[in-house]
Amino acid sequence: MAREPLSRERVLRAAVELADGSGLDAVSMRGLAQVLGVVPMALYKHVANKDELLDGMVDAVIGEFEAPDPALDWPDAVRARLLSARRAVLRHAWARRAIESRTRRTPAVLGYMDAVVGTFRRGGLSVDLTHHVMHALGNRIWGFSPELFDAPADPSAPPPPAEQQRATAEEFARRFPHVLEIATAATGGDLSAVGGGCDEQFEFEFALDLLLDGVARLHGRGWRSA
Amino acid sequence: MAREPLSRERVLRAAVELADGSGLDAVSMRGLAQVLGVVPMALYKHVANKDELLDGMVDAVIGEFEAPDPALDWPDAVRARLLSARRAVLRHAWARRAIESRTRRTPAVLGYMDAVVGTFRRGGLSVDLTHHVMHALGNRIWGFSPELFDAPADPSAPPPPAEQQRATAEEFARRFPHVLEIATAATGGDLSAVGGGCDEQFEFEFALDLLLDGVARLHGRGWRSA
DNA sequence: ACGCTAGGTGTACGGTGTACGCCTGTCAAG
DNA sequence: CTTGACAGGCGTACACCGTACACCTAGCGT
Repeated sequence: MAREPLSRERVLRAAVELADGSGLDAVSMRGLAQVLGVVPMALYKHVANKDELLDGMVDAVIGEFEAPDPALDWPDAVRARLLSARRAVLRHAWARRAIESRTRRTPAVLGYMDAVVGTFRRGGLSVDLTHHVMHALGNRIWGFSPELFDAPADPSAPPPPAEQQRATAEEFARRFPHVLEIATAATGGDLSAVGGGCDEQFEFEFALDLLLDGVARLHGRGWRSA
Repeated sequence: MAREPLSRERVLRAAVELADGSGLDAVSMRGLAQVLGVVPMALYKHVANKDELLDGMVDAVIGEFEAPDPALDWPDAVRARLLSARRAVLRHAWARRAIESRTRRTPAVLGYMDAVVGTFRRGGLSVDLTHHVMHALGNRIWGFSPELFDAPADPSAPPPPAEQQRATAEEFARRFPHVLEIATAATGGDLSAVGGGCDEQFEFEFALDLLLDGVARLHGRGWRSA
């Protein structure tokens, strides 16, 4: 049975699936070739190099973003767009890291940015203000904020002996009291949950609204730079 | 002449200098060993592995951050702290990428975060609000905002033929009119400078002040979550 | 029947991090 | 003194990475 031939689509689709299932590190040219039942160099007939492969994978995620209801006013429209982006990025755990590492602005990336910018402009914001707002949003236009604390520890790892754990906890409290304070507050005082205890969704929306509110105020009073 | 022995300090210092001079990619165990006149495996007697090396380099940069004048009120104190961090990170072009890639919260990292959190707390902000504000600031506490557009193109690269350049420019204008609009506005209409034309310092401070202003307002009206 | 070409193959090169064993100079205890 | 532990630098080796380059072959338009 002659398998159907490769294609850029098939390669990218397989890469996304592989990353979804086994993580971004599993997406090596060799690894990807293997799941496609093909020799590594075969991929290069469809993708120029690994960077382009990554770009293509990110583009695939962007393709899942949904446009907001056109009836919404600009803050809600931006909000809807970014939250849709967030949902897509969360569906692909690797996407965040991939987006952060890419610097290439593909047509898909530019298209999405253009849509976001367009939403502000149609809302009446000045070119000037819109420009700075885009910078202020930063990676939040991709639906995520930077991770402030550790990624949640691997739950399969064996916990350290209780004695030592208490000792390090005490030292932590002594050296970083303020961090401890806000970390425990976030988990309702459950110290053991401190690592992965933040409600990322809330944090995302908090920051987003903080920025959008600020922008709305600047816009309302006719802000202009310099 | 017996060279003085290696030490963790010396290794880290050499790594930082190497990265400063030749970029982060030049910092491989082999490359670093070479500039130290030593065999690669020798480094492992002083650093557990490459991740720890990177962590150490980041810690070195954090060591350059300066504490603000204690007489400042909280918004100015935070501002001063973050701008000091920014100066340090700008001194080491690689630091930004290194910080983004690290997930490990070393004592140095926690110490710095604790200082920032402490500044908010001493200003009277609630634990609750402070926590969310830290998330909202995100990587901005390291003195940089995410790059929205391409890194400036390598100026040594030969420019494409004028004809083709005009054609792609026209297509760009057709497909991404809004992006073009804000990009040209940022450079005063100089289209050729669009790539690296943003005033990053302004963007950083704009976003920072937008956030701090919003926070001050929330604080003033006694905001609390849920 | 011919030759072109798209697409898969095989081999090879130079790079990476790092595990493991060895060897040697220093220094403290017997 | 001698001895033995040990810190620290050395050498080799392994598995993995991206990818350059030459080759082969099936299918197709002329």
